[in-house]
Order: sequence, then C-alpha cells, then structure tokens
Amino acid sequence: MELGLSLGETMADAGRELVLGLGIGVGVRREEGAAEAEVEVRRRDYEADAAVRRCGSSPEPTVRLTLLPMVPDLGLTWPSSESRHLEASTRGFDVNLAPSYGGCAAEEEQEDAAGADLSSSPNNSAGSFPTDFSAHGGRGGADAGTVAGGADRSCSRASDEDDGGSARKKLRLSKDQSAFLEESFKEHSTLNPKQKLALAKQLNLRPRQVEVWFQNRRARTKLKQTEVDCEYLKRCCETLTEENRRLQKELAELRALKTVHPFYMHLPATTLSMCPSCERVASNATQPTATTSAAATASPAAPRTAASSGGIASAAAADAPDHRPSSFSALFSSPRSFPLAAGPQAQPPSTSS
DNA sequence: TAGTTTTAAGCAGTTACCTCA
DNA sequence: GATGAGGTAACTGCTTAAAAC
Repeated sequence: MELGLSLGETMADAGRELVLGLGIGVGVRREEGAAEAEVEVRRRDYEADAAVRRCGSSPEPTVRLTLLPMVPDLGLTWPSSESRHLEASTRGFDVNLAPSYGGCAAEEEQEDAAGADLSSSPNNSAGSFPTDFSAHGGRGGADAGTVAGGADRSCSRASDEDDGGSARKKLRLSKDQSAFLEESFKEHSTLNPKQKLALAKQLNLRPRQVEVWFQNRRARTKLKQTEVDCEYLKRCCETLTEENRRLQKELAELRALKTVHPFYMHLPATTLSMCPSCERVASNATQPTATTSAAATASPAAPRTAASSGGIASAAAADAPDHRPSSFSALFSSPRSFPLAAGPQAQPPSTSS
C-alpha cells in the first residue's frame, strides 16, 4: 500500500501542525452519524494532544501527519448482504472463509456482543458507525448479547488454534478487506465492541482479527508520526545550526569592524540598520528607512518573510519585542514555514512510501 | 466515601509468516 | 532455489481507567 504523506497545517490551530490523516480513494458512502463519530474521534485526538502538551514543557507544536494511502479507487462500496463473501485472497490463504462460529470464536463473538450491550465506554458511538452491514443474515450481533458476559479474556486472545491449525498462520487480508478496514479506521481509529463485531461480521473475520488490525494500524500511524517528527526535528536542528553559524560569522565581522573602524562603533544605534545581516536591528522601528529595507533585501542571510520564501522567519517572529527574529521562535511560530520538505524552503511535502 | 480488587481496553515490543527482489 | 529485507498479522506482557465490591 502506498502512503502519501501530506504535511500541512490545520486551519484552526494557530500553531503548526502536520496533519496525518488517513485517506483512501474508496468510494464509500458515509452513513448518518459518521460526523458525530468523527467529532468524538477528534475530541480524543485533541485530548491526546493535550496530554502530550501537558507532559512536555516544550513549546514545540504538535506535529500531526496525514497519511494518505494512495490506493487506487477500488470502487469499493459497503458490501451488501449478497456480496458479503468478499473476494478471497489471491495469495493462497482464504481468510474470508466464514469463521467457525463455534467454540472460542463463538464465545468471543458473544463476549463482544455482550460487551457492546453493556458498553459504557465514553467512546461508544456505535450508533454512528456505518453499520448498514447489519443486513447480513440472521446472525444478529446484538441478540448475542443475551449470553452472559465474563467470557475468558484469554479466549479473546487465543491464537489461531481455534481454527484447527496447530501453528499460527499468516492470514493475509484481501485488498477489499484492507480497504474496508482502512475506511473504517478513517472514521474510527478505535472501535467499540459493537463496531468491532459489526465489522468482523461484515468482513467475515473474527472480531479478534479486526481488533488486531486496528491495533497494528494505530501502531503504524504512530510510527509514521514518529518518523515525521524526527525528520522535522532534524531540520530544525540543521536550521538552528546554520543560524548559529551565521551569527558567529556576523559577530566576527562586527568585531573585526570594531577593530578596524572603531569610529563606527560610536555611532548612534540607528546606524546599525546598516548591519549586513540583520535588517531589524534598526532602532527606528516606527519608520523603517529605505536603507533598512534595502539592507534586508540585499543581505543573503537576512531572514525572509514566510510569505515570500516559505522559510524559517515569520511575521510572528518579526513581532517579537526586540524586533529580532528569534530563530527558535520563528521556527515554531510561522504558520507557513515548515522545514520538513526535502528542500529547506520547499512546499509542504507530499511523499509516498 | 475511600480503598481494594476485577475487568476491559489499548499499547509497546516481539514473533512468525508471507512476499518480493 | 536460496536468501535477506520489508510488511504485517498475531501474540505477550504491561499499564491504565472504570466498574464492582
């Protein structure tokens, strides 16, 4: 599966965010209530982000990713009851063989159903889940909830031995199944028992398989997130190193200037607007002179505005009290500059893996 | 009401299997 | 055909929050 990495910024957040969302080019209609579920998911995301921010004192923005699986439009629609038997895997193992609903699998299902009925999870948005796949067969999920709960959890974690095999088999999900799960993940990164059960029934998988798939999917998302975070921080480090190098050079130049032409160093501060690499040192901030602007544009190392360059400097930094763009604050305050792309001032990257 | 135990869910880390170059 | 890398389904152990007692 291809993953397109779309790094952009959210509109609402003043800080920069890399939005890692999951999209899939599958024609799936969204049922009513999906928006409600999405609100819930976003609430959870927000809380998670808030938790992260609480833990860290760093002012760094939350970096979020938008993973866009570049899966070609499979034309997948929510399977009807007739099409419930999805295309079997072409790789040998037919994971779509109807799971044996006896034994542990049945208990698991019953457990899940019971859990769904008894679920008091704040995330319980089962009603919003696109479960029009409830139209399959007479094996209703909810009525299974009449079975007493308390099934052994170990059963839920049982290996594939309940399939009759002695060793666990690597069951490959079909493309359709994966696409379906991806679409579900887009709407719910986590599942409540009812959703899990419905999804399992819809895909002819065991609830445990759906559960595992979502766990692994969340792990993959997090991994991608970490990779992008790492990349971002590396770029920050490079930028700061470069800035430091530039400042060191500037300092050396000024010292040399002071040695050769001590006269200049006694001039009023306004003359410092001629500083070759900093256009904002000028004390006459209320009336920037043409000279200042010229110096700003002429200087190769002068920070450029984010709008013009997409670089590190930002208008926010320009608003700093000392009118000196802090590299660090500029790094983390510019809504436009995000040095994560291949180039230091590239457009928001869109990579695929 | 506070403290303890139980239960369920999620996550990190890992293993095992499959596919492909 | 053998092999190593990468992807991923599945497992294990742990933590945590909520419910039950």
